[in-house]
Amino acid sequence: MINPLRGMKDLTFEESERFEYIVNTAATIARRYGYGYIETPILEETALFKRSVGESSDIVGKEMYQFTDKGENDVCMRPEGTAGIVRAFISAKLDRQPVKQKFYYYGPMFRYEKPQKGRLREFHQFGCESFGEASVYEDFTIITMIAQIFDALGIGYELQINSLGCQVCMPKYRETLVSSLNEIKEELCEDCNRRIGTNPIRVLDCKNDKCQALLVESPKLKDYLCEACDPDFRKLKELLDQEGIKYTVNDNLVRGLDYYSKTAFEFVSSEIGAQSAIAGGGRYDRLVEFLDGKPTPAVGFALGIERIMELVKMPEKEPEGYYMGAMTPEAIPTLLKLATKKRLTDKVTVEYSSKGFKSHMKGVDKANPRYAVLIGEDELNNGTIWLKDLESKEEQVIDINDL
RNA sequence: GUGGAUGUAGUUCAGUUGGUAGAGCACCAGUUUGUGGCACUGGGUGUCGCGGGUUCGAGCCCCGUCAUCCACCCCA
Repeated sequence: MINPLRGMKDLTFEESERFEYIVNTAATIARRYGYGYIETPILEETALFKRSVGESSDIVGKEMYQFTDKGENDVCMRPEGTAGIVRAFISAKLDRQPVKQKFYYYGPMFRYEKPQKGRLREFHQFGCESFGEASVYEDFTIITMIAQIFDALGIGYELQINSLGCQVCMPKYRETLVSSLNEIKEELCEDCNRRIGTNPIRVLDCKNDKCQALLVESPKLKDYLCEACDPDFRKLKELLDQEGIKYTVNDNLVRGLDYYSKTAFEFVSSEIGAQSAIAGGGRYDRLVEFLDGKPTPAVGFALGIERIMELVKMPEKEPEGYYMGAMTPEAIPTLLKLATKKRLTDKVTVEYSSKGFKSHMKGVDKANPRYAVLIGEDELNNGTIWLKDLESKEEQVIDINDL
């Protein structure tokens, strides 16, 4: 027997329905905010992700499904969505028009990780990217939209926000932080020492209690924000307060991808285990130019569909359509003709084996239709059908052409 | 990549000291070819993850391997 590869899953029945429900709900709301659907390739040139996500990140460093294709191209399966969308935006030369563009997408992403709860090798994200809008109002709007999506899905969450600063203030802060960390280097854990070189801000997030105690006195990014970033971050908080969206400022919140700046946010659930981030995003004003486009401010987010699937409860299914069955084999062709006609407008389940009334009624219960249609010998001879409304329990024999 | 746990029916799980496979749910058939959900009767549907080893004998013990789950790490 051939099974799916490690960390990859088949979705069927209620799972695939939950998946569709989440995508449909999110897409409906995104369209209301002016987003249009974009579809980009799953396979991209490896250089795209090295330049966007950043070579220092684990994603690019060790988790990509990367290979050389038959044309000797260095390619990989996308590990995230934003890079491809930005590439498409630039490929279409949309960066040369002063028009704001908003795209939503969803689809599979691939990371060669060790699977655990909420972490698959093939997983699915829904995301939005807004190009050309530099105002923090857009950051606020995008956060509001995600909150609306989660409210619509009936999911509880905690919102964490932070400002990562921009190219003016971030490097200065990073420098200060690194030198401060180097002073206490010997006492910090092994992981932290590694992070000082790779992603020093991550050190602040260490779960080791001893490290946390040492870090209390470390410089905080919020004290280093510049005249542009600081007021924007204040504005964002004011707007969220005004909207009644609860949030906590997490000084240690860092995005895992290198391209983020200024506003960063994460929606977290406490109900799904260690992989608790259900949506994350932020501003990435520099990414378009990193990928050879004209400088274009942008902000976006992605939500993890599988993680959200653990949290949503589906609305109960209403009985729908028709069940059709025959109690005499001769009636089946008649039934098929009727089903084809009815299927122009309704869901129809047809039972191909002729059997007794009681057996059919058991089939009816399984199919969960609104109506049951049966044809027996009498009906066949008279050109009629037996029709029952399963809800009102009313039944009648009517002419076959009247259905 | 590191650590821990677990692999038995479609599913959830039981299986004693090593003695030839078991329950609930689900499923299938039937209970007069005309009134469903209930009930009753019958049916086990299995490569005990896989490969070795120990043993007269392995679901159980040993080794290896694969997979799953959980946590670290990372991240959506």
